[in-house]
Amino acid sequence: MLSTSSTQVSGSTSSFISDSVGTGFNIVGATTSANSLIDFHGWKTLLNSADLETDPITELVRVYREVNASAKQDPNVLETCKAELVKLQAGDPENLAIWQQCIDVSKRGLQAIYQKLDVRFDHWLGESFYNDRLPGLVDEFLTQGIARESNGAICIFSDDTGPPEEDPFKVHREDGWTDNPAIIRKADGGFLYATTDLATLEYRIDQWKADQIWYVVGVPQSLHFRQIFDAAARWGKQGDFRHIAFGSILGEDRKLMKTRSGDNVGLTDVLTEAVERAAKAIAEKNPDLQGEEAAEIAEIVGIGAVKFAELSQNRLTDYVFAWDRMLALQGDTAPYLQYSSVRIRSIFRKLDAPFDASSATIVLEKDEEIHLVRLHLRFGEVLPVVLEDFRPNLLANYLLELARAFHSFFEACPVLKSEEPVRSSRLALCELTSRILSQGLALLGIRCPEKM
RNA sequence: GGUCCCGUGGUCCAAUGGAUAGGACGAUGGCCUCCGAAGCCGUAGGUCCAGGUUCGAUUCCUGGCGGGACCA
Repeated sequence: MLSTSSTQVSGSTSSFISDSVGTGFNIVGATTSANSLIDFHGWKTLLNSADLETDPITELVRVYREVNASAKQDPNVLETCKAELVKLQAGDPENLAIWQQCIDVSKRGLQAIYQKLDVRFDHWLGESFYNDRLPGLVDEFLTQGIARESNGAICIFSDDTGPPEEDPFKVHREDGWTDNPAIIRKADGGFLYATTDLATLEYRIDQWKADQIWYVVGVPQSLHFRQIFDAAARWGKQGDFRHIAFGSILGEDRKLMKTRSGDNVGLTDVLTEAVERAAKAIAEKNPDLQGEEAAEIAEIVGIGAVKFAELSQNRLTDYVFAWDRMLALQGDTAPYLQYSSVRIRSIFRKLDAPFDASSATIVLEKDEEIHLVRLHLRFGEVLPVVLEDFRPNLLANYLLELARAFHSFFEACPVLKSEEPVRSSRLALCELTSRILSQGLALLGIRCPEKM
């Protein structure tokens, strides 16, 4: 699901977990950082080139925050920032060069993280890809009468075709419904996310012939997307556009973790820590595993744990970030599922002849066996529901139930020591469980080790 | 001010309108001469409040109260 839900990084599109963990490791975040960097006088002295080499994202975020803080204190800095941004969007060569450098640096950092997460993209088009299109797009909206000028800015207003309560371009004030336009060009000539997102949408429809476009972006952007989809429809762009929103990761104070300020936790740190903890657990529980094999398993287990923690919960629920919750290796976790699968594979390693599950006669005697088989049958029911509503947590919950049923079965029902035909029947149940577990985990982007 | 999201044991989360509201963490009592104890089997503990729709509501509707977000 990870790989199909987001095929492009651009506009406001990001992948699961991204914004919220707060490294700003999508192209949008990266460009935003770049803008601020350009805007700040002497930005080069702020950047530590050694850190930029080893941990580019962290270093860019650090400077980004510093610039933000000073812009907040000094209105002159803020004004300079805005002016420099306009220059950039107008194609100023010096700003373009600086900005390109920032993009290269952050892209390297992003690719490292995505590689670690085993997330791949067919296309990687940054916000800037659409820059040339923005002026023409605004003109088109003006001539088609979808947008008009207001106080120097070019805005999309409501077309008054629906009830105001459902109109994203209306807002209710004390004296009644009033306008809530989407600005596509500011009075100073600058373009906004709305402009870029409309250009992106157009590109996807015209160039890629997209009939479905899904945006996996946080809940706070929901109004923005309602406006974009509405504007696109008026613009004559047809398609199934969806905002697949996700909840926010909160800090200890229950406030949103923001890239711009505050002590947030970087995803890189989370992943590193997860792999370390997994490695430690392997060293304790299975010292036979050594060297490269142990390292690879630690990677599969640790990263699996983080992904599962994120995907096993309702997409829309906000939650407070906690290390122990993200990195747990016991309880309702990916390692629990992986462990079930590992126990099954361990059984099959003990067989001296290949086993053909399809020719086995199924004999169900004990309650644990019946319960397990009932859960096998539910796999086919769960998947369509998961896809229908984009709710990976339902699959995660199902897999946990299955694994629990398997462990109970495994404790209560000896497999290898049973007489035929029960032995073959139980082997078949093991085989089936293993296949569902690894397939289910694969759908969540999580791998299954042979041993752990 | 308006709009959107959320409110479930001590904590964190589940539950296409359907059976006795599931699970994890934590607490607590057991289980490794027996296919891997990252596991299994027990115990205690829960739907914010008030109405409504329904044979049936954690779920849908209305109004409160509480938390968060967005637009202004």
